[in-house]
Amino acid sequence: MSVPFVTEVKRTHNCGELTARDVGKTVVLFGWVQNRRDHGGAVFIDLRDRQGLTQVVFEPDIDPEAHALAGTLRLEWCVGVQGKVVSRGANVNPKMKTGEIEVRATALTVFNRSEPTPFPIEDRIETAEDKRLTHRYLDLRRRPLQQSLITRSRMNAITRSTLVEEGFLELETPYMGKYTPGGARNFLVPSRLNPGKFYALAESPQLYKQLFMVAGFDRYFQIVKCFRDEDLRLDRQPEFTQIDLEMSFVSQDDVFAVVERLLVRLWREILGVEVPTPFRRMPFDESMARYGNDKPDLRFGLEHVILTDVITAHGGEGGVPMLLEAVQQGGIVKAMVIPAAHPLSRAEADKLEEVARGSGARGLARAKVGEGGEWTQSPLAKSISPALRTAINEACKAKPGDLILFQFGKPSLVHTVMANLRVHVAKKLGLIPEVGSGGRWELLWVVDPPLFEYDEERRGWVAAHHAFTRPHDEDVPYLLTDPGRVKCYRYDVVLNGFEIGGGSIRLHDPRVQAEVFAAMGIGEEEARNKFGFLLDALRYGAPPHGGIALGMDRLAMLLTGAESLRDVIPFPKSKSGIDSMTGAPGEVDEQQLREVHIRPLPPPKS
RNA sequence: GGGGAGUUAGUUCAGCUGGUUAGAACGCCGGCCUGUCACGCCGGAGGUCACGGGUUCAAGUCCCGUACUCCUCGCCA
Repeated sequence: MSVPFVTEVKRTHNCGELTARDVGKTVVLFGWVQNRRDHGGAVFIDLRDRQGLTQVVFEPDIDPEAHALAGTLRLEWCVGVQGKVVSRGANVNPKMKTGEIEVRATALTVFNRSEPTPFPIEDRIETAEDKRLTHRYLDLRRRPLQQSLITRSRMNAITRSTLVEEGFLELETPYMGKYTPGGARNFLVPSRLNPGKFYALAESPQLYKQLFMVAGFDRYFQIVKCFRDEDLRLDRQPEFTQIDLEMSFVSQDDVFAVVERLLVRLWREILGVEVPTPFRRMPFDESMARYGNDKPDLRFGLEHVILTDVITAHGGEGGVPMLLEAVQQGGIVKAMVIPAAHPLSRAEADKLEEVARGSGARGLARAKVGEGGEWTQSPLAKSISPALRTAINEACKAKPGDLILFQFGKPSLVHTVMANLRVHVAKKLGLIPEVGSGGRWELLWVVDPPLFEYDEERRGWVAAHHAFTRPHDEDVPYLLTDPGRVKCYRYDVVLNGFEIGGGSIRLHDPRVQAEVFAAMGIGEEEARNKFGFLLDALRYGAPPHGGIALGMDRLAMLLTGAESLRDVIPFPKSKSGIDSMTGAPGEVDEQQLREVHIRPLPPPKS
């Protein structure tokens, strides 16, 4: 007798919900065969759906037909089962949520067989990621990935309800727009209808959301895909998702308050963790000085010390020529102390030099502090004067047994190398885990960065972020006279060393805007050419406004404890931007290219 | 674009200073088994050693190149 599954006999329960309370019920479950244990007589099947696992038992004296069919089942077959919930009695499996019961099957149907899978569908597998990505639909059957995507779905729901409650409107913006220079490299889309012209895929909805403010929408948000044609990383994909928002008539503090309420709610509802507000705030300069970057991980110390002034003060006599030279050429000197309480072996300390070189350093000077403050294991030990040595020890608050690491030269390189060393050492010493939060959530705002940075190649000042960031009012007089000292209302929200969002208060005053362009050497014509529509818009009563974009993928990665962004994106690209499942990016035929007026250049090299 | 690591069965790996027929576990196939839940027992199949070239009497092993994957610096306002 065949049971008309699906058409008439519907699923009554999922595979994660049956307990002792349900004993006696007749149920219908649909799912996949996770495991089978065939005793010849009783056949046990673990049936899986996205909610969980339920043991189904087939016995010859209950239904011979179902039992016979059950003997043919294989892993990952998709099946339907009808049966009665019975207690497992003495055979309860405490490891399973549904372990108190099993379903004694009276009917079984095979919806679809499965070929042997290329890798096991289990929680913990060690299969190489590219093999998993090739069969992503199977990888996504695995519970950790299902859980991550389910969490992500909840994050979307919480974000929407929070922001709607805060009075935000969810408005959409185009993906295909006009190329605007600066910032990330854009993906280009050729226009069939307009020969020789291209759309650029939006690297963010930045300009559009400002136009929403000009239009008077007041509070806008969007959970939106963004596209950037840059090299990929563990925490970077060419297409990624932002929680993008913009507000009118707000100060920086108002933006912070909304974002903090959103993040607090995400942490509360996803993890049951209360994160304290308001978040810490740290000026950009302080973050660079103490941590070497603008996204410090505050779960541990190992702070940097800037020794540039100490070196200068001792320049005349007894200084170390190498250090003094670096300073005189405009470089800086930084140190970091590894406390005696966390000793590194000589070999481990040697390894640090490799780490430093890997970050671009030419080397890594170090000094082990002795009982009398003297230095050993150090190339500097011979040439340094006792006075300078003492001064450095004091500046670093170094005690006997501590190991001091030094880096000197070009500021950006020194910061980068020391920042990488700081994180590396923290992991090595077990101050933070290799992956994950360790249950600690250090959130902060990094504020007041410089508006411009000096571009050595172009020998000029360029916008450190984007050209529409509002400078601090008191710095406006220096826009043209001393651009380097102008700070701005730009902010990043940082969590455990990850930048999870960034934004700014925008420049809505066309007169100041003109000065900013002038400081960057951008003439009126060039500005009109590049940003004409936005400049126009700002002339029609643009409100003061500002906003932020949060990296949804990074948030999801941190909230789920995933090792990689790829684990919270259903269909990610590999390191080189390839989707090994679909084969994208792929070739297209000549006819298609002709239609969009494109002729490929021959590939470079031999 | 620079640097580093890697690629051996469906999967994870072993394979020494180059040497006969490249192994293990899991998975797969066949058989047995009525309380398993990492079920168990018996038997079996399964390999272009990533690809191309070179050195050698002889290459999974040594050398060069290519592809792909991962990590990292640059890059990502």
